[in-house]
Amino acid sequence: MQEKDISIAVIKRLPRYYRYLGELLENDVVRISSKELSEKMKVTASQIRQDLNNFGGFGQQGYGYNVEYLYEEIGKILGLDKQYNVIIIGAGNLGQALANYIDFERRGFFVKAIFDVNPRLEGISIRGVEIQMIEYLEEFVKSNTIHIAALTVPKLKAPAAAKELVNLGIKAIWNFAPTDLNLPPDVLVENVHLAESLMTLSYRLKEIDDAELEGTEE
Amino acid sequence: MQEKDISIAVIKRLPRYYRYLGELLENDVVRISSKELSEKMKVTASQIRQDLNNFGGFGQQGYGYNVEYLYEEIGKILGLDKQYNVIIIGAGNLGQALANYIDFERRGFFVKAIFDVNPRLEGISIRGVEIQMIEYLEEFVKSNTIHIAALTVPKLKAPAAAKELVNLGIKAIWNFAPTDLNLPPDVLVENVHLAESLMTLSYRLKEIDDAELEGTEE
DNA sequence: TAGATTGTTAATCGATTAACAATC
DNA sequence: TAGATTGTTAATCGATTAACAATC
Repeated sequence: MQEKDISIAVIKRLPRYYRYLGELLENDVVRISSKELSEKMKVTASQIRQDLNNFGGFGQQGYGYNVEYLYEEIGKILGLDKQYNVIIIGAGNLGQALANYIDFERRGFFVKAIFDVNPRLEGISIRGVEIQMIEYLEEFVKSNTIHIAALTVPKLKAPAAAKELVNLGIKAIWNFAPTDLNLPPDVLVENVHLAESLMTLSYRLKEIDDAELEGTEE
Repeated sequence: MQEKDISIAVIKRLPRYYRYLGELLENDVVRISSKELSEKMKVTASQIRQDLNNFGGFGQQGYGYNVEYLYEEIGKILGLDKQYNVIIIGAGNLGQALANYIDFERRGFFVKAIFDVNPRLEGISIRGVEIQMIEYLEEFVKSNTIHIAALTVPKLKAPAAAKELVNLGIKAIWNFAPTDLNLPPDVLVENVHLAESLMTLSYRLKEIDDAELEGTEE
């Protein structure tokens, strides 16, 4: 159905388009041109049109794009018209934060179970889902269809946990552990490396300080 | 001191180099060539050398790079030799998760205060830092040097909170709210958009499904 | 000295932007 | 029909990779 080899740069921009279109929709905006949208989003109109045309022509010459239609279409491209069953491995603050984030459900991501090794967390319920002991992971995954596992365990435990998940047949891991998981190529991994994100901020802070200190140098 | 206009792509790779070098250091590896490192990290040796040489020559012909030295130098480039005072706005699960993440401190990021609007959270202590009511934010920021504010409030409250932070003189915001903050150009914003990260995963999952269904098409 | 590997220039590749014909 | 704006091709720009002389 879809054309070939969409670049990662394009894919990463899609959720942002989706977000802006969602907001326009909420504000009852019916149509928008690539130019208007580009001004709001601070990107070029050319890039928007180029990006969208990777997936087909969603607009109309002389008119622009119908907001609702484009919103729905990008949703489909992102796979948001489907339902995903998610389990969370690691019920620390971060795991609990993910479980509590109700907006994921709105996008089709349903937290079906949360696992931890800490017996003191057993049975605690987060939005109706009880924290289970990790011993029950295998049974649970084998008797349920799980599409995505969010991995929020400590760094040192992450590689073994990931391997276990893969052994159980999980094909997509949302990894929050500050390490790279070395998994078979058919397993999707999406990393969220918070420490790395923070370091780009300190880099830029330092840059500003340096510039101020340098004064008149060119 | 530093040359000009390092691309964002390069900057984003630095923390990952830093992480790998840190692990090598822990394993008492003394030296490494760009080729060896490239194999571990699954990037090209050329890219590593090119990236590093944006900041100066850290290696030695015929030898490679001294792991400890390079680790320290990248740390300096990232500004990790400095200390940053951080406040967290929003003491929900995510805010608490950040406050609990002890590794940030190891990198020089110190959580000095946590604020929330919820009176039931007042006084709860996270790693020695008590959650304060948001009313005390102004006083606190005015009487302390704060380098970074982590913003973990709900989407709708984020823009106003960010504006307030900027008014108080904060120059760097680590934004976890699923929205773009429109702030003056001298304020640094680093976004962590978890929902967008998750959507790239559903995109790729969908892609695989499509490919399987298509079967013999080329 | 010979071998290894950097630092750096040149070549390639890919992504972004500009331009414009097609068309609503 | 005239005006607007897309879809798409062409031009530009920037990032990655390859190559190799410099040098440890």
